[in-house]
Order: sequence, then structure tokens, then C-alpha cells
Amino acid sequence: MTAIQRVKIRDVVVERLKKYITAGCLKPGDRLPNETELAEQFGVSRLSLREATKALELFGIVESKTGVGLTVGTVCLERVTEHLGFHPALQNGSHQELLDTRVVVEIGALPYTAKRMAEDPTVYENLCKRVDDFRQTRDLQKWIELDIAFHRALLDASGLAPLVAFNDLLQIFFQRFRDSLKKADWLPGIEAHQRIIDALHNQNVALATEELRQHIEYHKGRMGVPV
Amino acid sequence: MTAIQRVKIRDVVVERLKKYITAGCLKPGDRLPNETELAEQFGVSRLSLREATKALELFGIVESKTGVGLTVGTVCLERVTEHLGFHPALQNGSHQELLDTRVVVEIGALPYTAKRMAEDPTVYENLCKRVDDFRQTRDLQKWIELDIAFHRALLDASGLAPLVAFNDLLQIFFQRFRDSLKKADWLPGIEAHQRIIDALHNQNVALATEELRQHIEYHKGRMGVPV
DNA sequence: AGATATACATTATCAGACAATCAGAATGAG
DNA sequence: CTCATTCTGATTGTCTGATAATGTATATCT
Repeated sequence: MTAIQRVKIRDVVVERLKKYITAGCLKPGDRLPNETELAEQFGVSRLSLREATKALELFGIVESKTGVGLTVGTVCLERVTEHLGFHPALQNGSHQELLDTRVVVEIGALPYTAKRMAEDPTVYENLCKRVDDFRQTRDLQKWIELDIAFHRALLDASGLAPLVAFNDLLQIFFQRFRDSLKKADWLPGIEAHQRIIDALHNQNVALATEELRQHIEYHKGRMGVPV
Repeated sequence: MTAIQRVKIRDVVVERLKKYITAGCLKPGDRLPNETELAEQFGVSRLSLREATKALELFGIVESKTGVGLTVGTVCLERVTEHLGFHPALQNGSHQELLDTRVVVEIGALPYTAKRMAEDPTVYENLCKRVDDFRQTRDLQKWIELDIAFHRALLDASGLAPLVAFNDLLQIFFQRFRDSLKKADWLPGIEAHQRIIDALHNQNVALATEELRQHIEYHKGRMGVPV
């Protein structure tokens, strides 16, 4: 049996809407035709079109205001996180895969970070400040936030915005595991953070790489059971 | 003026649905009440409930099958990235940034690919076959497809599915640049592909890395003007 | 017992209607 | 003329009701 599956209209509409936006090079804030017109254009009922737009609206890809119409929205990952952060249904690839992916992304960015660090002294200073914040915090929940923020800042310092966006998505899948960590598990991480940025500061990418790898993989044994 | 904003019913329903899932500790695959029942329970019309479920379905948070009903779904990174091509980080990223991001991702995956290649001989064979396909093609459009497919396969061979998903996203933004390439620009790429997988086959990750870096950056000068 | 056909529950999609809301035009007052 | 107010048209938000498509489970027949 060929695993045919009924193509649902709204999925087609979703794709066509996305294509409509990209094809027209529409930017956030740009107006879209109204529902009736789009529905007619796509040859579907207004309801089917609505189901598509409403779904996209949850991502922020489009926005709709009563009495105004549809506009292209600004995708912000916070909104995505908000909807995906709640626990039950996210269990994607194995933890190992996700962990390895993080290693690839974060380590791959290090050379770029080192380069920028050499050019701009504030980069190192800002990262140091983050480690200091870490040291002065006792609250577990705050630590989790700071840890995420640090790794994000480290990536951000590379100047590769796409990687930062991708990392934000990955973090969603790590959220659950962070919550299960104990206070003691975090302590070694603080100095590891410091060693990483110090190595970068000294333009020793190889050392920073090794420190970061160990730092990420340190959690491997502590996070829940692999698939 | 307090920025009051009409609370849309479907947003309330979305929240209640998420709460319903978390409160009941429902796991992927678990059944939900049917649409009419849920609508009644939430005190909204079936349509409003549908708009909420359909929106959540785009994320994979819930799944619905005709004739079966609603079930709790599994959120997977692939599905999320699939719809996130509109993220500002990707749209506003300069060509240089996107190119660097590709370098990070593809090179970072090489060690994993090499490892899998050592364990499974078919990995190398499959990649070789792709290069052969390349050699026997004269059509420009076909070359573009094969090139995308090759790089995708190379990533896929690493076993890191999240990276593949991210790469798929990136490729969207390289599409237009590929179209601007001439036939002659592609010729050197064929053998570069071969050299990369051969180096991996010999477990020479360093060489593969250097080949791949040069291969990707070869296009740098040929692709449109940097931002 | 096994294969086939039927019935039922459920979602998918549609059409039409009315209410709520907003932006801008028309109107009026000063 | 300028500003505030009202009105109007456009657009989305929500509802009701109905029909088609689909998958599961039951019942039926061989």
C-alpha cells in the first residue's frame, strides 16, 4: 500500500500563503488581500482560508485585525517558544542527536566569535559580566535563565544571526531537562563558562572548543534517559 | 490609553486546550474528546474550537484524523523549522552570514559523517552514486537540484536530523543565487564533491573540512553582491 | 474462521448570515 | 481654517446548520 494521505486543503493554503509572501517579497507590515479575495484566488472557501491564516497567525507569520485586514507579521521566536514550551508533546529526535547538534552549532561559531572578540573588546567584557551575574545568583530558576542567556550571547557574539535563531529553537527542546537539574550540577558550569571566553580572548580557539565540548557533554549523563 | 485588545475566542481556546493537555498529563497518542464535545465543554462554537485545534495542529501539538478524532501529537523540530523561513534572522541575514552559517553547519557535521561512514559502507556508496549522477548530467536545472541533494545527503549521513532540517531552511535562501550561476561554475564542484567524500572515506576529517570550506567559499565571489 | 459489506462516529469542507471593530471620509462647531 | 465628532464602508470574528469524506468497528456471509 502506498502511504497516500489525503492532502488537507488548509495545508495547501498554508503553503500557498507562504509562497504568496515570499514571491511578492512582502515585508512585515505589508497588507494582504482580504479573506474573501484570497479565498477566491486560491479557489477555496473563506473558512478553509481562515483555518490557514489562523494557524499561521499563531506563529506570527501573519497578523489579522478586525476591520483592518491581514498583514504580514514578524515572526518572533518567543511566541513560538511560548506555545511549544509546555511540556507534554515534545519528544523529537533522541537527546543525543539534539546534544550533538548543539555541539556542532556552538563550536562551529567559536572561530567567528574569536575573530569578533579581537576586533571589539566589549564583546569579551559583556560575556564576562554575564559570568559574574552567574556567580552572584543563588536562585535555581535564575540560573537556568542565565545559562540559556550565556550560551545565546556566546553565539550572538559570532555575528551569525541565523545560528542564534536556530539555537533558540533548539533550546525549546532542552527546557525540560534543565528543569530536572540540581543546583550542584550547575556549579562546575560557571567556571567552565569563564574558561571558554578566556580561551577565546586569548585567541585560543582550540582550547575554547575543547572546553565547550566538555561543558555541553557534561550534562549528557545528567539529562533524562536517552530514547 | 490602556492598550486593551479584544481577547479572541480562539486564543482562549488554544490556552484551554494546552491546559487540558497538561492538566491531564496527556502523552502523545492519547485521545482527546471530539470537536463537538470539546466545544460544548469550553462553551464555544465548534468553529472556534476548530480554528484553535487547526492552529495547534500546524505545530504538531495535536493531530486530527478524519473519522478518528483528535489526539495529542508530537512536536518535532523539523515541522517547526519548516514553517519558520520567515524569521527575520534568515531574511535579513547578509549573504556572507548565510554562507558562514552553512560552513558552520556542514563542516560541523563532518566528524559525525566520518564516524557513520566507518560503521556503514553503504553511506559512502550512496554518496558516490550521487556524484556519478552529477557527472552524467548536462542540464543546468538538474545540476542545481543534484547539488542541493548532495549537500543534503552529506548532512543526512551525519545522522543529525535537526541539522538537516535547518539546512533545508537555509537552502531556500540560496535558491536564487544558484540560479544565477553559469554552467562553467559548476564543473569544479563535481570533483570537489568527490574529494570531500573520499577524504571522509579515508577518515581524514581535516582534509574533508578544508575541501568543503573551499567548495562553499568558491561560490562566494560568484554569488550576487553582498549586502 | 476469515473475508466482505454495512453502519456509525468523526473530521473536512462548504454556504450564508450577523455582530464587532477599525480607518478614513464627511460633517459640524469654534 | 482647524479640530473634534459622527457616519459609513470595509474587514475580520463568530455563529448555525448542512453535506461529504474518512476510518473504525460491527455484523454478515461464505
